[in-house]
Amino acid sequence: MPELPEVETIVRDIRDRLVGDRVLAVEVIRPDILAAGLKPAGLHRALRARRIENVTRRGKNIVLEFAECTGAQHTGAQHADRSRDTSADEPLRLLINLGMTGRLVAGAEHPKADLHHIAARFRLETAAPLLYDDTRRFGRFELHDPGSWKKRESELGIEPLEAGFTAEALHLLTSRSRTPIRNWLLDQRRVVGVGNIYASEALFRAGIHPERAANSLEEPETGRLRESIRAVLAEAIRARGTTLRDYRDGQGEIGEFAGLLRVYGRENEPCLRCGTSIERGVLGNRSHFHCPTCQH
DNA sequence: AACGCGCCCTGTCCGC
DNA sequence: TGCGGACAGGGCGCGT
Repeated sequence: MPELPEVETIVRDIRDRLVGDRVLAVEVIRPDILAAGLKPAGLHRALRARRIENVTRRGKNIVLEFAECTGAQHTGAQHADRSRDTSADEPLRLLINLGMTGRLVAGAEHPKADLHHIAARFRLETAAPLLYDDTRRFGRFELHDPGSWKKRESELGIEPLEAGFTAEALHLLTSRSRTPIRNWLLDQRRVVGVGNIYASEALFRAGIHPERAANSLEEPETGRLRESIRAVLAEAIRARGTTLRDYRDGQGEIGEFAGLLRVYGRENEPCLRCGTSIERGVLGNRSHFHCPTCQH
């Protein structure tokens, strides 16, 4: 569910209250949110006493950046582990992917969200705990040292709101694939951040049919698609994201973009541009929405 | 190699 | 009121 605008909203919400604070403890209540090989005790040991240097976003992922540990933080029993813990004096990153129903809520002394499925809790030195809630547990935590982060990051595609996402770059990328453009947009290895909602919305704005082969798009079309993606993502960020059901921002509040969606979820309702009934289709086992008159 | 599909999991809604 | 089926914003791993 959370696509780029939702993740960006959460990151902006929680950054100021987390940066500079220090982790006292990480409690993982539902270990199945941890990436393969990562265990609750290992995550706790790796992050305990670390200072949060920054909170950023890469695609649909939240990235908590931790400073390297200073020697003074490792005492007693921990000292015996240090020869095996090669990451102790390296910066670490915790990548959090929210899946469909993940929520990351900071300052939750008075949580406005109903957090009935808390999967992890970060106890902090100064701020109130950072809570991770995830009903379906499709979310994932990955712990990265600089080496594994470099590899992981390099496998993600272009950020659509950054300068490198030009019309030329998009046309070059789409020309190499014959998959339907809607499926193409969901693949995070090419362009990041666009999910099921904003794929339908961007294609409607660009006047492009979701089932068109990616490599059939002419340059004027990829140019329009590039503009449409950027516009819809920026507008959705301004509205603090789309809450259909589960999404909440970093304070546990809903986003307001649902009322501004033009095609997603509007099957059989009139196209806002021409009045034709919006159609629902299925690609890759997932719904998409389009206007049969406006999109070709 | 690229692509389509099933699956991970829980909750909600709809028709009968 | 109960029950089965469809569906939900994501992404991985599999087979072809």
